Amino acid sequence: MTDIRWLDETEMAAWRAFLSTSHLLERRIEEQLKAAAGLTHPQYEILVRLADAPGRSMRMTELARGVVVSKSALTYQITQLEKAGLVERATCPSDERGVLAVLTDAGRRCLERVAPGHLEVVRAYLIDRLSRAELETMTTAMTKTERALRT
Amino acid sequence: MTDIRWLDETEMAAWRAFLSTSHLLERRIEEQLKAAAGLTHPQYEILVRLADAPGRSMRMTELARGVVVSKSALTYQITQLEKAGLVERATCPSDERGVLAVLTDAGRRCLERVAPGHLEVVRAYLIDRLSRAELETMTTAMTKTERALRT
DNA sequence: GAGTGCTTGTTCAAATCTGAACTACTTTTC
DNA sequence: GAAAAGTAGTTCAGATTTGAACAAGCACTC
Repeated sequence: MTDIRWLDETEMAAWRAFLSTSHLLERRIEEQLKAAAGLTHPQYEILVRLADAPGRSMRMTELARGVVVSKSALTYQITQLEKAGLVERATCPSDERGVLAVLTDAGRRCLERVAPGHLEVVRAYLIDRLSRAELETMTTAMTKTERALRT
Repeated sequence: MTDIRWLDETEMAAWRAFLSTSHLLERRIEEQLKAAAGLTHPQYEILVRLADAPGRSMRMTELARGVVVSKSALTYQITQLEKAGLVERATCPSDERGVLAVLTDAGRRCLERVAPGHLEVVRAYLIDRLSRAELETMTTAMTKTERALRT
């Protein structure tokens, strides 16, 4: 057994701040999206990813990885978005098993309508409060962790 | 109407990295806690907060605010932890409406048993990958956002 | 080119989360 | 000190999440 490595004060402060802030921000974002468009945050992220993707479409698994939800959660959400007319399913030409989630025109318009208000929140609570240097440090820090977790 | 303020490349990179990383890390932590002790992350956080609190107890609302969950989610989780014998409810002496969540001895032992493995994950993916300067920048950055969101 | 093992996406049951409605108590106001 | 307004915690219904089990298609081996 190795020694227990507790967190010192600096480490604990960083971890606690990160944890609380990510949850608080998540809640605030959910609230804003729900009020503005009846969307959940995962749903919004799905629309964003699809809008950025070539052909406005992505494979289910790839999309799930991007949005960071389970495959079953994605299946559920795509079904919801399909009901709302914002996304469609198409069969993948190269792989018979595959399913493509495709952004509809209504989906694109919805995103264009919702994005500004969403970004206002992201700015108001996070981005606009940080200096350029802080933004860059955050990116490198987060990216290290992300890479480690994507393996 | 004000102009739409999109995020530039630096801002978007920071936001995307923060978002993905927080979700990925959350998932990894859930997985570890579930495997090691059958606890969810909110449950673990409840135990930590109670262990740090004077009298190893806290009011429900205060605890909900700390852990960043809704009051109803806390009610649910405290009930679960009570069934597991890790927490007890007590009536608040100063306020007849109030309920105190109190950490039991079993709860304290559980936390002592689980904490090292949990902290290993927090270290392995986040803390140990960051320099002292990065940790400090992250704390100040996150704290700004947290303060704004706690108002 | 049949067999074995992966990968894909869905379905399912169980757990959890949220906000709204509610009851009961406290605090403020006049 | 009664009435009004606010706060604490629970209950409830509905939405969402997850992992496990599954069916179907791909890909590699010999």
